[in-house]
Amino acid sequence: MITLTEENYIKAIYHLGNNGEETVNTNAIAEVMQTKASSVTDMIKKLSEKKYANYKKYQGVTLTKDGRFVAVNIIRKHRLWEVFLVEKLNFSWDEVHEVAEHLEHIKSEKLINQLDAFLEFPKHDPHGDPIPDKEGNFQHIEKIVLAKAEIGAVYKCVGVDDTSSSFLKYLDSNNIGLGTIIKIKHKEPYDNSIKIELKDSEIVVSQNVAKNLYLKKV
Amino acid sequence: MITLTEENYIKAIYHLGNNGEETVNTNAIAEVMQTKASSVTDMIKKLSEKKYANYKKYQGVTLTKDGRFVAVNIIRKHRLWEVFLVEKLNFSWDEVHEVAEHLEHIKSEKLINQLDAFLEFPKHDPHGDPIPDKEGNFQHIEKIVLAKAEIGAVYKCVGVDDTSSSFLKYLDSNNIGLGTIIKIKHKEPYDNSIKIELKDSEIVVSQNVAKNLYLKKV
DNA sequence: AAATATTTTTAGACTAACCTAAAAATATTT
DNA sequence: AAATATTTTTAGGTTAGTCTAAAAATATTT
Repeated sequence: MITLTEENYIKAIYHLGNNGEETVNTNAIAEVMQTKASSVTDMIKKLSEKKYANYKKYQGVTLTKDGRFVAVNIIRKHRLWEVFLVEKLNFSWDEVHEVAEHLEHIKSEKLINQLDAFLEFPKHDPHGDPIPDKEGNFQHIEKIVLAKAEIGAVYKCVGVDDTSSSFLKYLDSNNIGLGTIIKIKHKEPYDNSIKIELKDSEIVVSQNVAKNLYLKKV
Repeated sequence: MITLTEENYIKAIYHLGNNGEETVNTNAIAEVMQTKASSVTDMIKKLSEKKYANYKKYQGVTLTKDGRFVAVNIIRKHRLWEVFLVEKLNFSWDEVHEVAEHLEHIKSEKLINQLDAFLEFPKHDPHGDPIPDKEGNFQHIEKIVLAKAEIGAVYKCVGVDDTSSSFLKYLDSNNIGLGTIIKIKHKEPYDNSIKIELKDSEIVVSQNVAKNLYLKKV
């Protein structure tokens, strides 16, 4: 059996290691887990014994295949619940994360697969992140940040980095959401603001915004 | 903060004490919690310190008002999730209990109230048990057990006592579910079996069945 | 390459929830 | 009411996950 705490460590290692690809160091885990490095060392040892992680003293940690599978499954559950909360229970996209952190640990194959079907097999969560399927596969869309978009090109909004309530509300008030099509009109070198064209308007967004909005070329 | 284990003990005390009304003894709790009496004593002391329970050594335990409120809230969550699982995710009524045991511990006011609204404020769970509202109030329907029904009278099935998978499957296979209308044809004194009339059939059910099916006069 | 700084690990201790075994209180039989 | 049985509590110990403080390894600066 895998405990709730173990699951959370595995998830943290997965995210910190760029989807389970890179080695993660102890202090980084301690920070996201809000705990002390010594506790992390203890847990890494346990995960290593249980074959979820590869660990060599002082050399950081990576996930095993089993560990990655656990991580991807938790992420699948987290993102499906987020879709449920937004689409069915009228949560706004900035309210879902905390509740989903708890729901993601409910262990029932049937529950999550039926939920997936009920939601009609969504491919992305409300923040634009991809949802792994039953087998743990998911397509990685190559998104770029608005700040690095090309002038003249047309893009679709596919996600955000900052999920703060204020940012998401700002986007809502400017009619920018997931799927919104925009065209890059002008980049102002002075303050790195960007003029973009929307369906029926043209707006200028600050550098801050440009750094936190993800796009995909269309 | 209240822990998951504390919540489960409170729920057990509530149910064992006939909805928080009667005194519950240590061994009974140990049995339903699948643990030892000494562990129960430890926990009761803790619940008592936290003002969820009234405890006097060797005299058993009752819930305080706070304790009852916690219990009713967990029951509200449990039953709402059961409705969700059956109505939206196509679980059958014998599959829901275990998953709901986990879902009932998710702590989010908004989640549960929105779920309630999404399900259109159901009054009963899939087994016919009443669902408390936000304030913890719920109406107690005066149900009787089939074994005590009057010959010739017409009833509606409103609940079950035994929620085992085998019993629920037996009912399904005989086309008996919540809301099914039945008429009492005959009571056999020899073995206490009962002949009942359904929509398009007449069947004889054993004493066992008669003791576990709840009815309401129509 | 030596000195210093940082990171990581070890050692020993804490809490929540559990256990076993024995003692104490209560209940039941004779 | 004395003897016996049952229930409940206490005492002391275990495990998972956490902590602090000190030691060890690694990395960085001079």
